[in-house]
Amino acid sequence: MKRIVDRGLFEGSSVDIAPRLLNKLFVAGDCVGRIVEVEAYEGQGDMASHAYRNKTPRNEVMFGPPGFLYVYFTYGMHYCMNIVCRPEGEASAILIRALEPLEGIEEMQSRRPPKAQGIKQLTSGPAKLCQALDIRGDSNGIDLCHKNAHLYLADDGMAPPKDPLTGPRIGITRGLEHQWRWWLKGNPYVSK
DNA sequence: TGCGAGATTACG
DNA sequence: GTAATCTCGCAA
Repeated sequence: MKRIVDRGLFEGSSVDIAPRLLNKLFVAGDCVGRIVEVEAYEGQGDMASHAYRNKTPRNEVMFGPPGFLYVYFTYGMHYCMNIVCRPEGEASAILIRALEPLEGIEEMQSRRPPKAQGIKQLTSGPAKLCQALDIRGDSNGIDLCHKNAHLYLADDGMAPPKDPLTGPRIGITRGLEHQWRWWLKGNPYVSK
């Protein structure tokens, strides 16, 4: 049985919340994946964050209320998705880097390239999982804590891991001093 | 007003 | 190793 996640979970810092998102479920229509890898991004003070400098059309959802989806377009080609944390006016978000596919696997495969149909190639990266779940710019700013929404976060009772692995975030050149990436030990679906 | 870098991926 | 080619910050 799945319960939608309460908005209260996201009212604090992404750094505190990110490891607790592991093992939660991300639901996109008929597709469901378990969160197995996340990264935390703060606002002012985090040089790697999109919200480090100014509010822009791209990052404005990060400054909004918690529990909403922040989707950005990058490298002229890919979408990545985050969950907004902290109260309105404070920027903070958690990047979903990898999911373990649970339901709707054929639908995910239909959106991935013909040569990337393997179960481990569907959602083992932040842009891969957005493509598999058909998350694009029109999903930016959606409320993930709203009942009956097409996109939402759910809890099926599996607790967060007691011993998640942690390390520096991937693909950045600044902010590498922070160990703000967390993943499930030994899980075959993490991005690496 | 233009250019380089970027929370990436697939393919040669 | 490189192309795909959007957004933003900063230099000119």
